[in-house]
Amino acid sequence: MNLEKTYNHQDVEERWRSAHWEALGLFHAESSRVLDHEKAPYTVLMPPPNVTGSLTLGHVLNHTLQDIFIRYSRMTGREALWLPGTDHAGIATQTVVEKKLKKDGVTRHELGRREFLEHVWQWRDEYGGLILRQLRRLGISCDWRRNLFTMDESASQAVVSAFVALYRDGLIYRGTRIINWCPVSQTALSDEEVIMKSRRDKLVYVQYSLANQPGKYITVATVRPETILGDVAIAVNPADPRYRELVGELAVVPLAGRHIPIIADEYVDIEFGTGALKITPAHDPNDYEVARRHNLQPISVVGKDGRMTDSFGYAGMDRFEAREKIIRDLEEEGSLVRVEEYEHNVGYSERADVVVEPYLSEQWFVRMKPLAERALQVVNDGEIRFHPPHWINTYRHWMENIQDWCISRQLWWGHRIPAWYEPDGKVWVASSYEEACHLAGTDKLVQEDDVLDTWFSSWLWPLTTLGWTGMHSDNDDLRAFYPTSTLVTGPDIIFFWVARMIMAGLYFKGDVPFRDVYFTSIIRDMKGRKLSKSLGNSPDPLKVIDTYGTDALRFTIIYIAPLGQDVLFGEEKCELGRNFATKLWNASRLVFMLRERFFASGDEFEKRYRAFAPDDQSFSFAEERVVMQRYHTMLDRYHSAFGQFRVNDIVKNVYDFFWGDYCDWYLEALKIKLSGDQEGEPAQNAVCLAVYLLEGILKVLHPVMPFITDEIWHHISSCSVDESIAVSPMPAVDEGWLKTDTTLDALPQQVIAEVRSLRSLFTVPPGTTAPLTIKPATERAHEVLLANSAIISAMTRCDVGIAMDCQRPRHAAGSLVEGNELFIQLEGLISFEKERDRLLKEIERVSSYVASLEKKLSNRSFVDNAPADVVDKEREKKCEAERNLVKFKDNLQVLSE
RNA sequence: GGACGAUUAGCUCAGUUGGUUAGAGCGCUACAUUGACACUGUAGAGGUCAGAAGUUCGAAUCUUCUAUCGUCCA
Repeated sequence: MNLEKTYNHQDVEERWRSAHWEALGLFHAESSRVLDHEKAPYTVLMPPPNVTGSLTLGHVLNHTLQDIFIRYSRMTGREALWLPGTDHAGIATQTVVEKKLKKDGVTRHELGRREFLEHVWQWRDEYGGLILRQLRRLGISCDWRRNLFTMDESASQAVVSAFVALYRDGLIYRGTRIINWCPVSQTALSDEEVIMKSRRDKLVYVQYSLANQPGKYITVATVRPETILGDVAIAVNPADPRYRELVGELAVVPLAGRHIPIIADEYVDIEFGTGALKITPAHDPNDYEVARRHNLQPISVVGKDGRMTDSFGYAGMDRFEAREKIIRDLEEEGSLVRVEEYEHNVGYSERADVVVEPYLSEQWFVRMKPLAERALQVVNDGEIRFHPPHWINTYRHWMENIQDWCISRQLWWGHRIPAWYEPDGKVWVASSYEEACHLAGTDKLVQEDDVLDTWFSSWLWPLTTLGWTGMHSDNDDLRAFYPTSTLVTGPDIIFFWVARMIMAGLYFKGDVPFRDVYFTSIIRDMKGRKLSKSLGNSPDPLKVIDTYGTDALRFTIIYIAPLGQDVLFGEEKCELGRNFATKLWNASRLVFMLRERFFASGDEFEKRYRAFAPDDQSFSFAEERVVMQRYHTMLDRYHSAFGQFRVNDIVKNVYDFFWGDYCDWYLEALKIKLSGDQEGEPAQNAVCLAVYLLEGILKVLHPVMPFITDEIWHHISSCSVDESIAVSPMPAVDEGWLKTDTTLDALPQQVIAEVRSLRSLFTVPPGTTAPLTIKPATERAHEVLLANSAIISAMTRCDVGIAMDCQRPRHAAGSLVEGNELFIQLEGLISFEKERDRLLKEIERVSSYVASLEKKLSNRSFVDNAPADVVDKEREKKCEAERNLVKFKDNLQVLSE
């Protein structure tokens, strides 16, 4: 049975879609096969996409990579487990639902916490599955039975248990700190959720008069004049001679009139601005530290919503409006010295994209230093490997300068912090209200309003996906599949997620969470810009899939995404993958056609194919040995590319072999070999080899192109739709073939290429059959060329004559291949002048090559210093070039006679 | 300002421990259309490997500096 005439990706992908594979349970992993049958496990954790998300090209790349690793492992005999799930995305989800409610004219505060959360869950049930449905279209092979949501009961238990354990260990504390506040989402953020962006602002120079020295001033420079109202001091560097006298004096805050001390602190940069720094501890983390050292009380002048809260008449104004107004007022008051344009970096909220406000408030923190030590060590020691390794630097730098992690969020959607307060404010951390009451000895407790940072559940992901619910949980899945094997993720969340998972794995489980981390490329558009919704430059992957096919998209994105480099993606690049899929389809059709021709029935073929093993006995032409050798070379590179995480090498290597060797040479030669009246066992063996190689190609391609390979594979033998190439064994390398020298077998190829080149050079019409004379260089070359003369003849459209002792014909174009001489006789077609010019040029080229080699070889220090085999190689090159030179000169001689 | 990465054919990129007469895909040029495939085949043009200096018998590859671009951190 053969394939349809044309390849239709929609039909094929519909036939083998995820639902079909899932129903077969092919992607289910069982701990028993690891624990009881000692099958090696291979686990991949899916970075949980946001429930609010929809499919992007980043997902396509990331999930295709994971699928490739998983499918490869499954086919190389491991118990492959891919754990899927989604993330509750606290701020994003809450914002989405609030917006939806706003349309209905309701705010969350009107609804109250409980009812609002019901709405969120409802929204989740309705829309939260979109991203997973879209991911399924990629044909990914995860174990969907284990799908987990970070807000699921088991994951929530784990979060509480982890929080309580850390608290009791002294690693979680509550404290008043300057944190990053998002005035739009109205919540605290961690340092990692703040994006630094360059911004043009005004650097305002303001003079403060000295309280006890009328007419004297001290001038400071600030980009945030609205915070002047909250100033508690002016600081100068103790080493700055300009201000030494002034330390200890009092300055008058403009507009506010308050008297504040001038203090000396090392923190102040002498070079910046005027060298005098205003200290506003409520609105700057560094100022806060300075104030603490000098025992100064912060004064807050900006509120949670980004509006002023001062008592000098600006209250209620937006902080940016107040800034402009204050500059005008300062000018009026005569305190404004000058204003400069100033470009600097300002923190923006990752989600809401507004300038974050450093805000003094009471929050919950994780003490990171103790956790960071071991987490850094396991990466330094290579217990966890990064690919590409240069990300270690980034990781190390962060770990060595780590700050405590602000984990409380003033949101409703998320895991509520398991802390309860007594009326007097005394706090109790416990796994439940009952436990807290028991500890407190009272039931008059109120739970903390804040929820935890979403990443506080994500950092437990390697544990929770395997059923971990708390400190003492233990089960077969954890025993079989933890630590996981390979994590595929973007370098942008190395701090958010990767680093914290390592900490959590070590702290809660006593072992690393994974062995290898593969950092994906960043996808950009063809102009090198990041893909973004606002730029409108991010193609919809589902549209690309409809146009080109999932296999084509997967193939293309892997082909163009090298390890550790950004990728420029344009939809039209998918032509590469589509063309490749079509070629695979057509080549398979040819092979199946040949099979139909030489086997009476499918049964007859299968009987022979099952017993078929490629060996010297079964080969009938040189190209078969060449293709076998290259096939195993391809397999060797293929397997080692997996070992080294050189993913695009995997695909390039198979592409080159399939198109360049299998199709262009081997199948072309096979067609000729099997044309005419070939029949019987040799022909059947030849067909079997073609199928054998095709099956190998399908298998190595399967991890990348799951749909088309399963479709074609089902045409190889009569298997049911319940079987799949996905669980067939991957072909292994035969070392013997790697060592086999097939130079002689490849001689016909080289001759054909050279003859074609000559024909083209002399513009011999394609329809014309030309007489070709070959004078072999050796007896063995003679044998090979003679045995394959029919193939040479057909592929060059020449009448071939081969003889050791043949005459150098006149009126011929001559050339050389590995010392074998070729002559195309074409009286009238080949211009004498043209051939003479060509030969002269060739002679000149080879002469100068010989000269350069001669120079190299006559250099004593080269011969003395270079390794012997390199010198030998150069000598050999020179000898061959010289031999060639002689033959070209002979040709010229004959031509001139 | 610091760390890391990039700079090779018109475009996008390979080039694994220094031993090349520097490769591929796309694009371009010419030719080919009756049995797998024009989403194709065959042949071809196209590069002083960003610049400078150095190490070496030998540098796209190693070192230093410079320039341009990018990412992360201040």
